Amino acid sequence: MRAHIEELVTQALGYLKRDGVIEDDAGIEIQVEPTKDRAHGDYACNVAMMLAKRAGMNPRALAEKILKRLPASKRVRDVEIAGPGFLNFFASGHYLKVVVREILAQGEAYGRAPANTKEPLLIEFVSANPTGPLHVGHGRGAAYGASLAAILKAAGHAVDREYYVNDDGRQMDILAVSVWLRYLELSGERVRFPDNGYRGDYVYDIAREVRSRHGDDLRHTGHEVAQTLPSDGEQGGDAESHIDALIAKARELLGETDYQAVFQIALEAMLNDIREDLDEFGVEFERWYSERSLHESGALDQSLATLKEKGWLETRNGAVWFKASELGDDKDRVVVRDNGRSTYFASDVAYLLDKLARCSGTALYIFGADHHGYVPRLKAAAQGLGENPDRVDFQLVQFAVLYRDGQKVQMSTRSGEFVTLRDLREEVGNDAARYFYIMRSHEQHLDFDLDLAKSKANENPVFYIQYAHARIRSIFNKLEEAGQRHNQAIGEAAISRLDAEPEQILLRSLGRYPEVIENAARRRSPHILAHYLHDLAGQFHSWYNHSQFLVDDDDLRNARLNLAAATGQVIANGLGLIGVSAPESM
RNA sequence: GCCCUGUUAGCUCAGUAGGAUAGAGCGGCGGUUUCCUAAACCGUAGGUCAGUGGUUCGAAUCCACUACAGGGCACCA
Repeated sequence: MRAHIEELVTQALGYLKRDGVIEDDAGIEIQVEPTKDRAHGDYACNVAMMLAKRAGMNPRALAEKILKRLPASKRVRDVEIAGPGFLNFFASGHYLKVVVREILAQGEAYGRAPANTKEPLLIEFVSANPTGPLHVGHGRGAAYGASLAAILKAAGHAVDREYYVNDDGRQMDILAVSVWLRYLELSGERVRFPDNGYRGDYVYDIAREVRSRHGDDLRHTGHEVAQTLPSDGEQGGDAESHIDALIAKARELLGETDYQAVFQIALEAMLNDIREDLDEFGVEFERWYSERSLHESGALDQSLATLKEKGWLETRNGAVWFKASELGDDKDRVVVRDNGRSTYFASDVAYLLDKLARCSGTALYIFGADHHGYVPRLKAAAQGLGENPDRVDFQLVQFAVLYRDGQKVQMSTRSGEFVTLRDLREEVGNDAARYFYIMRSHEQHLDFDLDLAKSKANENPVFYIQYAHARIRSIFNKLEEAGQRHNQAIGEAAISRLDAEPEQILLRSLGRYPEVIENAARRRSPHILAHYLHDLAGQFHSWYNHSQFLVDDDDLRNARLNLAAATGQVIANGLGLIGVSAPESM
């Protein structure tokens, strides 16, 4: 509808330009937006005010001229000039009738733009290090990314979802060592656990797995392990060098093959755990992309070679630097350390290059807010690689803080005292978790109220929306119980009977759904959809209390049932995109 | 110190590329049920859009500065 009105206005402006009333409308985009107040019609356009100055006439006079040139449309009942020069468009009954018919005919497809008609996107999200279970912070990124990907797809983008697996870094070595130490402990050795090791119970679980596969084969005495180790942080030394020495010691005592065996068991255990967790949360990926594979395939060397060839690399103090500061970053970044090992950033560059090669559109990164420092350096990397930095987009998801009984739930990753995503899902359920995570703008800090999420009353927005859907299904169940059938054709013919205020409001909202999807996609903001659904549910509840559905009048009953069915369909479609179920009954 | 986010009703937040009288929900107060789910609805009170200046027909929205809050500034991942 919005696009249709834009078309009408464009045509009118074309005529005016031909007539010489307007000389030039370059740089002016025609803006048509849904009105806030129904007295202003259904859609409003402010183009007359934007062009008034250039046309040298007052906005209302110009609006008058545009109005006269507007082509007639079956979907528009009336156009008025109002306020300082708005053109207010009133949708026709014909249009509203078409909306309900379209929804019922298209079903699940309603609101979806034709597939693959927009820019392809490669969206990467979560990408948590596989060194422990996902926590509630990862949950927000997961819910946001999954919902956004679904919305983008519905808006017509081809979307590929990826999880980047950091299976090559030092953190993974620390996990491997933590597992091995727990393994020794379970084998009866007395070993000291390092300050910076991973302390969670899951480490014991993995250690047990190692024991069941390798028995005592990987056993060394606690004395052997402790020998020649520098002191740990709590012993007055440096925690970092302590754990690095411990990693070196593990490699030495176990030998590379056995060390890799432990490493691999730990990695697989964590990946399986994360995969299962996300799968249960309704979060899926096309690809789990291994950082290691970038090393093994030579992609990393290749991307560094590209940077070098373009003159962006420089050797200083034995390390290789990427001259990011010349490309808008704060400072230069090391890609190869003086010890010969490449940095995490080097892998990022290789991954970025690979993404841009595989996707003809934009690489969309979803980062936690704490990673915002990556934005300029990755933009610089894109440019350094000779790619267009506009093909890299970043969305930063702010933190989520849990509240229980009005109190902030304290968490500390270091001590292993944090609420896992799994805990949260078990406590409030997947539906509430998915909705709550995305109901606020991702750019906004999120206060996640656990008590509210569990509430079964209208104060809980998820519940409120789901209840609207269940109520609609319930009407149809009652109809069936009464031995009656819903006749869509009769309802369609009698659609003009839906002239009550709440019905008109609902019709108008249903017609806006495709625009909401488009808007949410363009602004990368699933919360727009969440708010829309909440509004729609409210409009339905209001109507429900306002009038009867199962009335004797065949025409009126079927017309109302059409509208109820259409509302249920849109709620189900919208909830589907944000990963929330649309229950038949509650 | 530099950089990124944010600041809107008592609380949690919307507010689309700058538009008409700044909106919801919760909480407060007052109502609604012989009737399809009252797990709902209706009404009502509540605002210096953090502050100051600027841009223009028009600013919560754009720009500058200030204040406050969270985060980031590694040859860590």
